[in-house]
Amino acid sequence: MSSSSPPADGDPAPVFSALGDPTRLALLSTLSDGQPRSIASLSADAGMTRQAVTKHLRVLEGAGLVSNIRVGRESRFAFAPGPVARARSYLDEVSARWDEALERLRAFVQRPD
Amino acid sequence: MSSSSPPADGDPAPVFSALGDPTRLALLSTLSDGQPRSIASLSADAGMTRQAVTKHLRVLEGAGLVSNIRVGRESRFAFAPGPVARARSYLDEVSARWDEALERLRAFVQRPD
DNA sequence: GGTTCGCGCAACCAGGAGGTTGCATTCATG
DNA sequence: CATGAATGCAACCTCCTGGTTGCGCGAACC
Repeated sequence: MSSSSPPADGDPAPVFSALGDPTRLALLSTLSDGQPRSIASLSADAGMTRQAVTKHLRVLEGAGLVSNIRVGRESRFAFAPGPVARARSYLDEVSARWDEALERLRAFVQRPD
Repeated sequence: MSSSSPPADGDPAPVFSALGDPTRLALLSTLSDGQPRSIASLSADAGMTRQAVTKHLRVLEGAGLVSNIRVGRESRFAFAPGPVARARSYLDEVSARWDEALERLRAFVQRPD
């Protein structure tokens, strides 16, 4: 298999790390409308160089958050929903554990029986 | 107000950035059981120095993910659920926008009528 | 009251992240 | 085929990050 395909990863830290940058978050938000865009198109809205946007897109691709296909002379990037769903479920687990702990504490503290 | 209190922040990037480290993710997972712990206690399970754990805890505190109270000679860190919920809802929005786009595409492409 | 435990502060260091510039390459197009 | 647009590659720079060590200080405890 290729060496740059981490789509089914179990560790959510790289995904969160990729999301932890305002530029990348904006790129992902733009791409989440379902329309693939070229690097030049995405660079037009960002306030930096095309090369910088390219690097951010490579990071997002490395985390599996976007996919990249070459069409003609431009490379189009598209949103990939998998890692977002996994990150969401991880946060769900953390929240659930916290809620359970709160519930246990509440049941212990107001024990009227 | 104090200069180190970003609990009600609207920008989710710092929260994701704080979550984007395996050590911090492990600390947060440990603390999500509701029990506050001291730095020394948290450092015992991590494979690094107490100072390194302290730095990570400061990062988590800066993102509002944990709260810190001094009791006696030790400082206890506790999980704070607010930012996790906000990050979760942000990912919900992204996923929702993606789902809507998919639905529009589906309705357009299989138009048998 | 001295010792030990828990912590904070500061300096220091290697490596990576984010960004720029310059140049080569590839594809579309008149 | 010559030109221009879109990209890739590489070098370079600055700053932050993650980690270490050493030391000082206040709180507990015998």
